[in-house]
Amino acid sequence: MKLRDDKKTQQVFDAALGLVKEKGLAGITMSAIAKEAGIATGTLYIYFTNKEELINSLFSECRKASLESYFRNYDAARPFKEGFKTVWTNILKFRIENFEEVVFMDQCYHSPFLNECTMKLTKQMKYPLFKLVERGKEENAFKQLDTFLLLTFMIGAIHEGVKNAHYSRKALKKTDMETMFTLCWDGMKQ
Amino acid sequence: MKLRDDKKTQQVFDAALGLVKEKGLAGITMSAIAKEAGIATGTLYIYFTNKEELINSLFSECRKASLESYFRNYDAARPFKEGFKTVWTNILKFRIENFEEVVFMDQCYHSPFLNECTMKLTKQMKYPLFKLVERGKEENAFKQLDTFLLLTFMIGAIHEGVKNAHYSRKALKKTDMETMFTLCWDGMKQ
DNA sequence: TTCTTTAATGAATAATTATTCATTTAAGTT
DNA sequence: AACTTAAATGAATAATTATTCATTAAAGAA
Repeated sequence: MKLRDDKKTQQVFDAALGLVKEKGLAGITMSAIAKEAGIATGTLYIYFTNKEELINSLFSECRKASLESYFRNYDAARPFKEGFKTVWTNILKFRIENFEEVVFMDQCYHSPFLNECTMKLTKQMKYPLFKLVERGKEENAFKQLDTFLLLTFMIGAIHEGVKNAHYSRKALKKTDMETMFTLCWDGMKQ
Repeated sequence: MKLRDDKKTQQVFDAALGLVKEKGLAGITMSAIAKEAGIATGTLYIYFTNKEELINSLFSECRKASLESYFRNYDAARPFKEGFKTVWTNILKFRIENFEEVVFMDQCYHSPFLNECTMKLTKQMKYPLFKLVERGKEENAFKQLDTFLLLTFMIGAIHEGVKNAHYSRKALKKTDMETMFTLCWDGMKQ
């Protein structure tokens, strides 16, 4: 009995991400994905029941990777500013290094592909970040403002910064990151 | 001789924007647009040579409307902070009131539809904003940092704020806007 | 080695979507 | 009113894309 090739799923994901980055969601087809992944079109249907499921699976995978990266090296026992900067930097770096995923996820939000379940799970994603900002308020590091507004502010600056860095085709230097962090921190700080 | 109906172009644009907001770029078809606009599919091809041109026209229209809104009521003779707040508020309000356009434009950036010309023109869009931020630096209102980083920071916070307000389904209150402006200003100020 | 099972293939089919075109309709001109 | 011209229509066609399926290939079990 022949066994399924575990590497194939990842090949398909990589192929799909590459295509989305180039042409957007509206530009990817099952045959293009198969070709890019180096497999036959029919093989896609062994690993995914259809295009919708392929996209939802990939989205979930991206969301998971994204989420997992955020709190890497975060130590709640350390001072708040240090921890906040760690998370802030994790988010920025993840988005720079995984720009394809970011583009894909952005495009999916307004697509006919994502199902209810995928959508719902995604909303829960921000909860740990929410708690982090709350901690900042509790410790009087941050202004006593609506947590969602603060969180949105922080996230927005990162998202746009990454997009801009990407399209201007110059890598963000370490000093740029410091600058961006300072802007964010100064905005939020008490 | 029958004359072209000038209202039709706008009807088509409205229809397309509505559909994009619901289903994304990947979800709109020429027949769906026609149906939504209340005209026959063939009629679309009288006003636009094909789907690509339709989308590029709509994109240009949206970009123009967006750009025109930014400096409404801006008076360079008034103090910087006042002028900056005017522009900041204009951008925020435009994006709230024209959320469909915003979604459409976002989706277009990574689509196979936008042509070179449309892309290029779009990049020039931010120039007046760039100059505004430069003025802030010259008057020592803003930190002496890279103008692009400052601009990106400002824009990012607005973009994300609007998205969030929309998806959380609660209208931004006047106080929320004040809060958001303060966060932005405090981040950028000297 | 032979058998069995499932992965893999890619051409064929089904479904969807863009585009065309013969025909009709409406508006302006003579 | 009769004529002319271009808009409008929507069914038909072309093009593209998703999905299936008969067939082959590969890997483990007997």
